[in-house]
Amino acid sequence: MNQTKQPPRDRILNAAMRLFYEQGYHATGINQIIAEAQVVKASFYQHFPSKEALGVAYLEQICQDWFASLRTAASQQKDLRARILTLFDSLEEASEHTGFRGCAFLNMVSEFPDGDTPIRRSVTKHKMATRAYFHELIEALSPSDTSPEERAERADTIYLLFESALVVSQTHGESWPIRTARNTVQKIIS
Amino acid sequence: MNQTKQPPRDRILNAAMRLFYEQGYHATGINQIIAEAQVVKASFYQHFPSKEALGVAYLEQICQDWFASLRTAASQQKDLRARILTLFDSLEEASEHTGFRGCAFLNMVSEFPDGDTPIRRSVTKHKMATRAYFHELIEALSPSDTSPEERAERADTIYLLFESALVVSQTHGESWPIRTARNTVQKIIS
Amino acid sequence: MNQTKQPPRDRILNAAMRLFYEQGYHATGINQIIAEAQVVKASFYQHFPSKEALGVAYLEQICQDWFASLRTAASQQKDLRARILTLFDSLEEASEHTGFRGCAFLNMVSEFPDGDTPIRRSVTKHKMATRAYFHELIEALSPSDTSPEERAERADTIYLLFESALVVSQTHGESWPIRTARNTVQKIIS
Amino acid sequence: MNQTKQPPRDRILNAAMRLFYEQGYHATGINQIIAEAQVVKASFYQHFPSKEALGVAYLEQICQDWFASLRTAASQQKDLRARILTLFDSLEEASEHTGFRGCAFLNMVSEFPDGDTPIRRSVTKHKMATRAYFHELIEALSPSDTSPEERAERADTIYLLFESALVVSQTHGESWPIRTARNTVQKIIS
DNA sequence: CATGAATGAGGGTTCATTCAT
DNA sequence: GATGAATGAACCCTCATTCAT
Repeated sequence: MNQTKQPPRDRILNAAMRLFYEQGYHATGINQIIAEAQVVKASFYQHFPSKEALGVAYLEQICQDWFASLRTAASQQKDLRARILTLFDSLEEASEHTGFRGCAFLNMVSEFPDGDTPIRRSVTKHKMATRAYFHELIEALSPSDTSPEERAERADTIYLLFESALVVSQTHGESWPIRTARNTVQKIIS
Repeated sequence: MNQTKQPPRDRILNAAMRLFYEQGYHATGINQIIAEAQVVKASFYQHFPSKEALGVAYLEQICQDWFASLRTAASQQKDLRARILTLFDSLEEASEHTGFRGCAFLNMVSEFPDGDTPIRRSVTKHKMATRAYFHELIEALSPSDTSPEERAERADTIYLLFESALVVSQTHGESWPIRTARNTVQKIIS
Repeated sequence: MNQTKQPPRDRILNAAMRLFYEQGYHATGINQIIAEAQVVKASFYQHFPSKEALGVAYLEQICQDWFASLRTAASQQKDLRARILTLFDSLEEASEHTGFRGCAFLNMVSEFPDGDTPIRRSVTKHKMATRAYFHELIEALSPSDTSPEERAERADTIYLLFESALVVSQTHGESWPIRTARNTVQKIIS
Repeated sequence: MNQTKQPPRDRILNAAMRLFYEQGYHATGINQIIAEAQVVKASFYQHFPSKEALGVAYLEQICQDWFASLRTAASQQKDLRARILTLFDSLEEASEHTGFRGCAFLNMVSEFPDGDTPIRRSVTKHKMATRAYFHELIEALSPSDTSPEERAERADTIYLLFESALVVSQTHGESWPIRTARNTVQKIIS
């Protein structure tokens, strides 16, 4: 009986991590979240002022986890080119798990038309950081004779290919888009 | 006062075209659709058996319009390379209109996790046709010494870049992704 | 079993007439109203767009009933002075019934601080009409040598005494305020 | 930075004084009160056993303040007639401030139908004291040839006019009812 | 004595769909 | 075949209060 539960806020956020990602934001009701988290409704609102706030926390958590895993990978893989390609490999692995639903941030964009909401601002922040990450890497591994404009365009192309790998693999439910994107990126950076 | 209205089914579908695209599927209620279409509730269910069926009709309509516009463009532009690039130009123009919300099909994917539903099947059909369109064009303009595998990968890369142009411009609310994708495509096909 | 029910809208409004008056607006929930009216919740919102709208309808109904009873009384009592005093007699009789809760409109004012809401506008309209009614009567029965200002002030004083009869009898749960007000009014108009 | 706060109980009561009066009792939640008072929830229930008890304290405080101001006015104004009329002048001034909401006690009556509750008993006590105050004054300034019954009725009429000045000015959001009531009272006592 | 978490009930509102007529 | 009423479930959120610490 020594069942050590997580604190309520964590239980709520964990439930949201799963349900928002797997079902979508609008398709997931507060009732389902609190049932899964084993929390009563008014307790939920003690930890999150609104469903929207939970949505933001959900995105922030994913963002943190993502960049944390990037840092971990960076410490293990010093070669910058390999570091980029590894992203696609990890994505391919993830895409093969049941429950793969593409990018949590892009899915939110589809559900929130208005760009000036907390959730959309959270998405924009994350995507700008992701884009910046590619820019940093490309900046570091570009030969010195390439112009800044060239480097920027090259980085953005890789960013675009990464996003499309996410979206198209989700759409088709197949993993070839990830490999195709990876191949093109490999040509660009080699 | 002889106001000639469209038939009810068209009014419903037209309302759905606007509302589903601009607000999203789950965020749009039947009530809002029938209010906009000036149709009474039970009259709606006479033309569409369910909201989901209307969602499918909405996608089918967009799909038809899209390929019709492709045929029109094809009749006006014989150069295959230009035909591809024009797609990006049209997208850039569309992205500058208020109400631009990216790709109606990809947005649906974000709202429907399960790949085995009528709506998702409609999306898959459309995206496979779009992909096939790029394959046709690339097939036609590739030099004879390129292998089928090369051609397929090249076509898929263009398809990926087109999808990312849609998604990333929607996410950032900016049009540079479309131009960047276009530039990369231009290099690939020239 | 031949129970002929009223139409749903009437059942809802009748339930509201009783509950809003006896319990107050905020203390009465939609759930209680629909339970009493034997209507399911979504049916309620088919007839009234909101609880507030029902509140307005409730006030309008009372207003109509009130002025209808005034017209009836007018047709039966030609003497203008008696017509005024009868108002107090009717009020006294009403105050002796269990469930007497004073003036439905004044009670709403206490629950709605903001004067610029549909409910408060409905109250204002009713009270202005009531005040005008006293002005009409006083105008008609004043001797020709009284100035307009005198007549207006006299009418307003009677209006004030009528309102206080309502409020003070409600507050104390006794009927002496109505008789005292009546006596004062009698002196004024004789 | 040595900000000397009031003790918690005072902060709670002060917040209630403002919020109950401006918004009404039912429309004001405990959460808003403790937020405004900067007090934690359980700390609230340490000073007041229930919301209702706070409501009673709120009324008692207003009652005390009111009679304290009456005593102050009495020490400054020896003329009894002027003392009565000053009440209307003060009311008129108060009615011109934003946030004027009529009489806190009468507003509570509208929200509490049942006359046999702590809050309603507090109201009754206050109103009986107010009525008694008018009786005292009229008793003192009436000529010796007026009967007790006459004096009582005159005092009650003034009481009624004072209450209606409160209520009707609140209802209409205008100050003419106060002046009209004052004029009538002036005639009665001169 | 002070604190944040937890409670169960209820707030008003909307959902997609169906049924009489 | 067109209409308004009716349905049950679910929506997100807040209520006043209490408990363990």
